[in-house]
Amino acid sequence: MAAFTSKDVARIAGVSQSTVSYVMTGKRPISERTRQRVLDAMEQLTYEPHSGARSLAGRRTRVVGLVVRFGIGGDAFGLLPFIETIANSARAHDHEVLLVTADEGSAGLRRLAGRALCDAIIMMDIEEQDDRVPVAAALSVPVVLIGVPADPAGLHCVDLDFEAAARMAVDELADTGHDEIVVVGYPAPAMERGLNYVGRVLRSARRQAQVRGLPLTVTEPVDGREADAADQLLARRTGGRLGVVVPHSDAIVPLLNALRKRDVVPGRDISLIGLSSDREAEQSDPPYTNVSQEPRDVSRRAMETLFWLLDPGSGVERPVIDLVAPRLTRRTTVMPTPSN
Amino acid sequence: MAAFTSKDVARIAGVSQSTVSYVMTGKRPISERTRQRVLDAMEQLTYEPHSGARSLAGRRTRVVGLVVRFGIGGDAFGLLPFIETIANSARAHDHEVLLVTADEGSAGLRRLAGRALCDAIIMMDIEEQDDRVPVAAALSVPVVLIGVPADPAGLHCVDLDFEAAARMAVDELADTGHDEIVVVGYPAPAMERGLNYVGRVLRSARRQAQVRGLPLTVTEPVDGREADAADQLLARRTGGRLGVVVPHSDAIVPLLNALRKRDVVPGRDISLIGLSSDREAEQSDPPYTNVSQEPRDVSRRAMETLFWLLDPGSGVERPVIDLVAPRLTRRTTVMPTPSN
DNA sequence: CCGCGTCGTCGATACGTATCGACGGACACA
DNA sequence: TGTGTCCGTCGATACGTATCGACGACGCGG
Repeated sequence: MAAFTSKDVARIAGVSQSTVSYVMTGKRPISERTRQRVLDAMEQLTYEPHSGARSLAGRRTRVVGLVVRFGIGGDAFGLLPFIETIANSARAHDHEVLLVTADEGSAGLRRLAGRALCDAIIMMDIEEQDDRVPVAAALSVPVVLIGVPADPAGLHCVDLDFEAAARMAVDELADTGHDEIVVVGYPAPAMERGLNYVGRVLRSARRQAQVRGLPLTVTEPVDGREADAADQLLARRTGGRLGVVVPHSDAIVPLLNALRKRDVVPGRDISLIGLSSDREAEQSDPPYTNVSQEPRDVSRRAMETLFWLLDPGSGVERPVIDLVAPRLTRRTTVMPTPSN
Repeated sequence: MAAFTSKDVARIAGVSQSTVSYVMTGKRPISERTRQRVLDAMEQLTYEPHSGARSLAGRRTRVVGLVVRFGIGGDAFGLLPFIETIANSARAHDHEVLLVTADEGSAGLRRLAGRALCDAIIMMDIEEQDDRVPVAAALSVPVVLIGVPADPAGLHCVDLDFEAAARMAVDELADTGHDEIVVVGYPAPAMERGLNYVGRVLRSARRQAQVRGLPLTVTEPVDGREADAADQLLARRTGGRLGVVVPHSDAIVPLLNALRKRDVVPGRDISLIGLSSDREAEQSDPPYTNVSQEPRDVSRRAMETLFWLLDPGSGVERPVIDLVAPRLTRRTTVMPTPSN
């Protein structure tokens, strides 16, 4: 455990230190015999290269900076799959993940780049107008955004295609003969902070409802007062076929519970489509029809883009705005088209 | 943005590079006049020290390694407050947080130490018999465990006092005149993996029930089949006063819902005490009586211990096993003592 | 007026790796 | 057999900071 250096490896293998280095990087041809001797020596010493020295000499840290927001507002819950996927992907490329919380604002970004703490940054929870975006764009390291701000300033963005998701939900309700649509608003903090997808969902839903000739209203957010929300919905249901879209996944299950408590059966008396991961939709009681929002897809693509930026030679060019297509899965909570 | 070095700062301030270094570390006296000139120069260049060079020359990275488990099993949900607290604490000490997922096993630990990626490690989700613990104990960097394994191998541990928590829950039910106690089991993955607190809770509850002369049984885990679990509980309720302890916070709300669906009112027909954060207990419907499991307290103490290990001079000595005392908060779900 | 200790600063060096230029040998071709 | 090319390896240097030894200036006591 006494911390060996590449010089130690070199000595044991009977070669020079630079040869050891070239074995590791593969940047110059090395004979198979020598290569093997070096690898054996590394094994024997359980050698690990000193990351600081590496970053100093090689100008690359093999670290990815991850900027996330922990405070409530975004679905704090849905954060974990993102982080997990990012961590795994980084690992697969022999990179580490450095965590920076978003409440440091752009100071965190400057630290990451200025101190040469990482080679690239991935930033989540982007707001529609986000102070950090211009700062990020001016950094000396590549930055990938998860989310699409109003002005990406040339940065690569990856996100679910929220516009398409809203459109699909509206279409599904229109296709199944509903005559009114209600979209449940996002929680107040998300609205205020102008989280980028809030606007995108609401605008797109409104537009598509207009296209389909359906009246659409957006309610107050639920925010834990599911009972009121349910009552509001029911008051609205004046005999017609009412379809509800719940874009904020945390609100779906409470709302279903509140409806059940009022003996309103989703799929019979009212229709509900949620925006959530498929897993949540399946495991709910009842399982609800959803438009998928798969964090893993999004973050996987983001990491692909990030590593492509770090090594543009590899793989095909990546789109600057990369939207993951959502998928609608029908379960039990949408009323079937009347047969009349 | 062109990445300045301490030499640039030195030149502008009209001093030598070493003087700049001493201004930063404070390890030698510097006249106020010089100090100010150096600080001004830093400001002017927006200088940030190169972390790699720092780690190479100074043998300290100012990075804390955080080993967490993402896969299901532990309350994946409760993870965020831990991570957030740890990140904030690190930041307060001008340290970064490097994320390592636990499924790398002890290889991740060896990397952290071998590559000199961090100065200290904090490891979560400790199992009762955990392969990583002996490895961690042999590392050249200090390690703090969140959780208490069967054999800590000399490592510092911080955790909620699960034994006390279980005892408090049992005592509360005993004090309010219940005549039978049921503990809902942990989910199968947690049981199998031997998560350290599983055993501690169950053993302690059993012991205390014996002390109080109450029959206690542990049921199958809920695991998403809340309906069955609820039925099991009700079948058991043969006229007596039944108290239920739910140690796994994810199971509490589903169970409450299942009970409600069966028109069983917690606090009137049956009693329920959960192990969870106060926030979850308050916001539930109905708010349930709980024994607090505050992640923030635990991780804050863990970080205090960690920084103390990094600089033993500072602050008072820390206990090797540091258990955070739980607190019972009475809400609506425990039947009051019969007045007879 | 001299010797001594302290304060503040400088110069030089070490840290461990990546990379550049150089060099000797093998090989192909004429 | 001579010449040129490519392959495989070595030595030396740079990367940016921390730290150690030295050294001049200064104050103080004798």
